[in-house]
Amino acid sequence: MATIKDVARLAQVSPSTVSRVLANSSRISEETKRRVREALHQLDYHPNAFARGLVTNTTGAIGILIPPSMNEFFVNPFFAEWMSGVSEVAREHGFDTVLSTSARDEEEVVDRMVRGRRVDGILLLETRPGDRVLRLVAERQFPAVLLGRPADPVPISYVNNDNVEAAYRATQHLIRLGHRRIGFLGGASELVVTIDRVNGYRSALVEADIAPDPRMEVSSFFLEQGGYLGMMRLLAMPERPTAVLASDDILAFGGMRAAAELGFRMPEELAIVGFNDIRLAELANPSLTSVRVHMHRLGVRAAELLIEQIETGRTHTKSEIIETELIVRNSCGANTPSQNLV
Amino acid sequence: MATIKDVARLAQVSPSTVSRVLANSSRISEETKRRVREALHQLDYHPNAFARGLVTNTTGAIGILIPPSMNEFFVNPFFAEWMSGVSEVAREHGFDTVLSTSARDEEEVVDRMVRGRRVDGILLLETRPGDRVLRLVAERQFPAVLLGRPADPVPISYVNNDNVEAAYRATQHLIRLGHRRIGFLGGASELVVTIDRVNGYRSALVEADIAPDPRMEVSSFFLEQGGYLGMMRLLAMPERPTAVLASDDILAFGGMRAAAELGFRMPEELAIVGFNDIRLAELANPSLTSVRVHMHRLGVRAAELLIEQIETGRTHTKSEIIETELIVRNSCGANTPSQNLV
DNA sequence: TTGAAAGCGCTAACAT
DNA sequence: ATGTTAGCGCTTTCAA
Repeated sequence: MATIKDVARLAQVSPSTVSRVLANSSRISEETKRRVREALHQLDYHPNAFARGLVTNTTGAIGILIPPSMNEFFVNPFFAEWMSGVSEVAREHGFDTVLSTSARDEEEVVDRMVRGRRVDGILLLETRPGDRVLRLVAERQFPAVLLGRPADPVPISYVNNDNVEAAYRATQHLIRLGHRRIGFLGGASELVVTIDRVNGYRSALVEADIAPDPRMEVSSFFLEQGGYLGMMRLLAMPERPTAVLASDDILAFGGMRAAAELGFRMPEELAIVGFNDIRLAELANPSLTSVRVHMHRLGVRAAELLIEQIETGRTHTKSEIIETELIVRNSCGANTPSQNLV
Repeated sequence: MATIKDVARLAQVSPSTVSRVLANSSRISEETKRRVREALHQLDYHPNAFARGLVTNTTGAIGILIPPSMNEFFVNPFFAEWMSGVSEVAREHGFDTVLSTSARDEEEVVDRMVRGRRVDGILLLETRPGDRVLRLVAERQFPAVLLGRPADPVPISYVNNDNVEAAYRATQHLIRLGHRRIGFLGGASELVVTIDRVNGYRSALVEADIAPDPRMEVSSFFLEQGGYLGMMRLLAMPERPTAVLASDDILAFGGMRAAAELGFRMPEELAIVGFNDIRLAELANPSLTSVRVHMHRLGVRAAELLIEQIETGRTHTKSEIIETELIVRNSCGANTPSQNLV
């Protein structure tokens, strides 16, 4: 494998000249550049990323810390859409994307990536109150952007939805359709995103003089199967809900499968609203009313903020809220005026 | 940031001793190890990946070359399931996963990753006849595994499905249900996976004395929208198909949306069989009959083969076929004996 | 069992 | 405009 020395020898210049040509320095004559480039090409030279990184202390890569609950993430289309936004921006700026999965010890992984200089910055995917990884990253002043918002006052950049507001509006939508017994089908209850959404849900209830009922709030794992089980539990209640707000479309799908198996007609006997508006929401039966959170945009902005931090070396944090919108389809009953609610 | 020298100084040993402790060399006394480890911990030392890599020429990362048609991939659940298999194995073996997206010049990206020593090996996602990237990787003798099979006789390891056989069986299934006019809804026609599946489809037709009709084979882009458009085209034919084999579930979903919009009843007026059996196939309406290809397993095996290549330094190639199975649900009509076909 | 020293391939002062 | 030199942080002979 050709090194910079080989190229220098062939082009009859010094290694530093080659290095300058590589960086397209303006202080090198065109003639020399030509000769060096020819040698570069002839030897099929490719710079060694290690050697370069050792000197420059940059990697040209951004890391994504996949949480231990990773499989849920990977397989959830919402993650894929987010990733595709991240990846798009990374590519435009010439960055690679390094996925790092933490078996358990997330802090160890962060150190490995950050301090081990494997990436120039890091994207964090989920957080919960007391999150130690967040604190660690902030302490280290490592370039980082969180998807979501920090639960505690940690100085970190983030990109988030207005989750409280979004859940509030979605719940209100169901209330306006006449529902009084509304269930909440959420993912892991300690996650900030779940906390925010459940809070929005509750405040809409309270506003309508409906007392939030803890039994109406089930939290499960972020998978289709989780939605299935959660819905079974909700429907098993003596006074079962007539409508359910799911914190994720995949949960909603699982819930719909459960309801369909039990013979509930949707939306007439059970209205459902999901979250995230994945592409398949439109294809469900009935088509799923869902809160569009613009995952792709979240990915794009997160990556942009991160790369900006990396390239400018800025250390102060910056955050951004992406607005959401309720996409009304058939599963909520708004398009079924003939509904027959109690 | 503490270096190995700082640790050495604190522990009152030489840098090489520290290095040996890091590698857990057996020739270091327990007492020294203890002292060094203490210093390591006290300084919160983390090895610099560049410096180490420069010496060892290894990265502890595997690369995935995302094709230019990347967005299709990312957002397709089948890719996510595959990735989750890859990622699982990578984590177990302590490897990171580097995603590299090629704007256009895939060969350049391969060189950057492989020769630039950013990854220890590479996973290739799709291929077509005359694929130059494949040839390049094989020439370089770089550790690599292809998802699919090489179209040309290139010495490369791969993990594939029995696509010809699978499409043959799926088509035969439709023929046995009484269909004679069967359409094929595929992705990019130049991809090997499409070629294999269309061949299996044709041979089942031929076997049943049905002449393959090129107009019955539409190829489109690998997205829901592609399926939608392709199906519109098939249904617009004077003698439209009564059944369609789609080369991907997402295409099938798009096709089903088109058919539903036009008022076709499925499976009675139009039977559909998909490919890949993504999790949502079960949730479609009607639930989608699909060829299960075990994407997760493909990912696991691809990663295992690659890491084996990397760790053993073996250079000879190895390939593996993952069996498929037809999962019969409602969209093909096999569960609707009351169907009324011509 | 440990240390000294060389060198991986590159960049970046500093010199010229 | 180009060359010389030092050094990034680590591993690995070679010596002791």
